[in-house]
Amino acid sequence: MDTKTKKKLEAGGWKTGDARDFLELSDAEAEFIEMKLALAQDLRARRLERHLNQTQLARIVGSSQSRVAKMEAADPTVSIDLLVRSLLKLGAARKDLAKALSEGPHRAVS
Amino acid sequence: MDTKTKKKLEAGGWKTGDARDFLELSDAEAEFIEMKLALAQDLRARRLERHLNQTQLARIVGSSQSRVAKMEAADPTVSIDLLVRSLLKLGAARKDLAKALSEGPHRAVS
DNA sequence: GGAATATATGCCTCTTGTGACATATACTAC
DNA sequence: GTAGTATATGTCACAAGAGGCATATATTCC
Repeated sequence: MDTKTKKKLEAGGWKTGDARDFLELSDAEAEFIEMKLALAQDLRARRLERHLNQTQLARIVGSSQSRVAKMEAADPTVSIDLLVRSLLKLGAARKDLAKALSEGPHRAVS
Repeated sequence: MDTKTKKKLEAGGWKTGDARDFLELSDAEAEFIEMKLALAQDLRARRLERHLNQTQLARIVGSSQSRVAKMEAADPTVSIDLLVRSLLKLGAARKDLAKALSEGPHRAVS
């Protein structure tokens, strides 16, 4: 299993100790993780666009630097709700989020 | 305030006792509620398409009838995470959700 | 090398969301 | 009316997420 895939799985809270775990990752679960990754990427992109560091963004969205870091890493402990609420506070509109979602995380190699 | 708007606000956990509360509903909060409503509508639509009742859907998504009812009502106690996970288990793809989101809840009058 | 800054990780407490159950209401058909 | 079915609402115990803090790991300057 390549590093990228492993990272993605772990972002969803999955351990990649053996093949069984991998095979039990249903389509729904995989899609869910990809959605989180897409939103996470979008959040980071918007933050960098504004030349903000994570601490500054934390103030804007009413959270802490560590949460922001976890959001951008699509950590298993952050919800889509938090990602969406943060993005909205950064000025994103519903359709912006829809776009980010449908485009999904950009894959370098497929 | 018309009944429709009131319903929407309450779906987001807002009480409409006076004008202050209404004015404090930021754009971000309004968008968030609308996203939930859009997903809720989509969930109901997909359930009806399959001629399922809420109890049957509950089994599919691994929850209870009451939760399904609350999901479809965009109740303040249901998260976007739950709505999204349920929709994915119903076979929706990321792009389907994106479409539902960008179209938003259909408004009769604007 | 060290200092300064930015980001990542681990943990803890408090809050929120979840599933489940009971119960209430709505709607049909008889 | 009653019975049956579907949906809605209220509550609760438990699980999951959140914010915050400390600390670790970059990264960039001197």
